[in-house]
Amino acid sequence: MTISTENIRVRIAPSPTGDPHVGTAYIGLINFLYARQHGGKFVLRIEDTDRARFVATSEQMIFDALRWLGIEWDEGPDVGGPFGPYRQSERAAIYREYVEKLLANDTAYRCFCTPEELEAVRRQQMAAKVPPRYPGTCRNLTNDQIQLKLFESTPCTIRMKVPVEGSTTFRDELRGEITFNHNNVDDQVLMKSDGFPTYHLANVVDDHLMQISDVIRAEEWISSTPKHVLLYQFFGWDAPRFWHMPLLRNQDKSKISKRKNPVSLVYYRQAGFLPEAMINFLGLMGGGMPAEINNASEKFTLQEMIEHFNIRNIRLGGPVFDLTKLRWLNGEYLRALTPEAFYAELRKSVLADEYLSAIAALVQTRIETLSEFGNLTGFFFSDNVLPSPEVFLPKKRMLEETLAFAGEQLTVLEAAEWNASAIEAALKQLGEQQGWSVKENFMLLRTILTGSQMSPPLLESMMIFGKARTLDRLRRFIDAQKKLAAQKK
RNA sequence: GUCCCCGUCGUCUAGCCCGGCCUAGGACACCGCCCUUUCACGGCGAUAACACGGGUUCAAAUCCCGUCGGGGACGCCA
Repeated sequence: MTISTENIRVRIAPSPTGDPHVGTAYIGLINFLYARQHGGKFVLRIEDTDRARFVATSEQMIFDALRWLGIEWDEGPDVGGPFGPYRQSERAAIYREYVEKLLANDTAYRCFCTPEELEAVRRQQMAAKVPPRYPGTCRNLTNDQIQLKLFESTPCTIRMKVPVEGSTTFRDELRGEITFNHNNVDDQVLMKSDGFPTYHLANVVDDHLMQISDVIRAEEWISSTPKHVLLYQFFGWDAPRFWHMPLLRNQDKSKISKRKNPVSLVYYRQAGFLPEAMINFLGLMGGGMPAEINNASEKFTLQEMIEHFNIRNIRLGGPVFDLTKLRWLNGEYLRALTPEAFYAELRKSVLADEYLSAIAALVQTRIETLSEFGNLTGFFFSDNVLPSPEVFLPKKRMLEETLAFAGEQLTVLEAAEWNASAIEAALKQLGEQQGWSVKENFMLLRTILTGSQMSPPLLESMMIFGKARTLDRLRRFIDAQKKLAAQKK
């Protein structure tokens, strides 16, 4: 590759909005490999500009998950570096400074339209089957009009001024040239009315300031790339190279999502996947390993990937994230362990002291001999429990409404903060809304999670079992029941 | 709807860029057999794909065009 002599700098830019995502790990892996192969730097930047979706615990989970996989960054919020700060919320002044330049440039303008107005227009356009687009209301306000609005303290956003005529062409390193006509590029909001930048502005400014040479990101960004390229032009900067990786997919080929797949790295870790297996599996997605290795076993380490992986050989078709194959791979890695190492892995996860002692506390008053320990706690140790309808179906309920309610429980639990009182309150509220008694409500959840109507206290059990595994179990229960119902029809 | 991207076994892929070695290779899953007191593991085997149609060429999975199919984007989310 001809670029090896340059100063290669790449980055990933996850948003701390929840659990760390397998997609982040995938893109992180590719960036990491690329940096290592070219003697470059790999930067981790936290894009926390969306206050509404911000989750305080998320950032640390992202760090932990990436390190668990062996993906190490050279610069980032926790390790520092010469181009910090690496958290966008700490860079607010920088974005303000640069957006001023665009305003002065006449390549951006203030927009006083309200979210409600914009939403109404969008709906109209959708209904008329016209591409939804900003109507340009504020694009040509006079200076007086703007001063008046500002004087009145009308909240405003700042939008980029996309040229009316012409088109923007950029090069995708894997696909070649891609052209977008400007009438298909909307006047993107660059700065929100709360003063925070949007992704597009912050991303371009930071990538430039952090001297990023190659932007390696997911395919979903292709359609906003012309906006980014235009921004580089507005600023008078050189754009980096762009590489858009294929999107990981659900079984049905749609973009991978938590509704159809476990996507949380926390889940995979807690469910007992080894990082070596996970990273190997991610390396299989999209290919890129040479035939002699791929055809031999498909098994390789992170180090082997650094040595042999070639980003230019990535296949562009979106790979289905196939749990079955991941599980097989994980089994391979498990079997390859020495008995001692295997036992050590067990002690680190499902037989960890903290886990066992927490469970023990729940059953102490409920058993009469120690050997009964397993009777009440089996569900903590099995990968899944699938109760039959006799067990989970409340007496006066139909299967369909019960599954629908379980789906509601799932939604509530997804959104819930993971502590017993918050969960209890949220579930009770749901029950009241839907006309489910507390007893029906909690018994349903109990049977789904434990497989039995008799179990240790539900909420405490859920705390120990963990959010990721709880949600997964609920999801799998609903899926399995739906599949069964469909078979009967 | 509009724009953009993509298209090799059910799934992940090798081959594609640089046409012939492709009778399209490997892996997972599925099926069968062997091993085995059970279940796994392991071994062996079978089924299974170049989306379709046109070109270019002596020759196309590989290059070009079209059709169809799939996906993504269209937010004061990232």
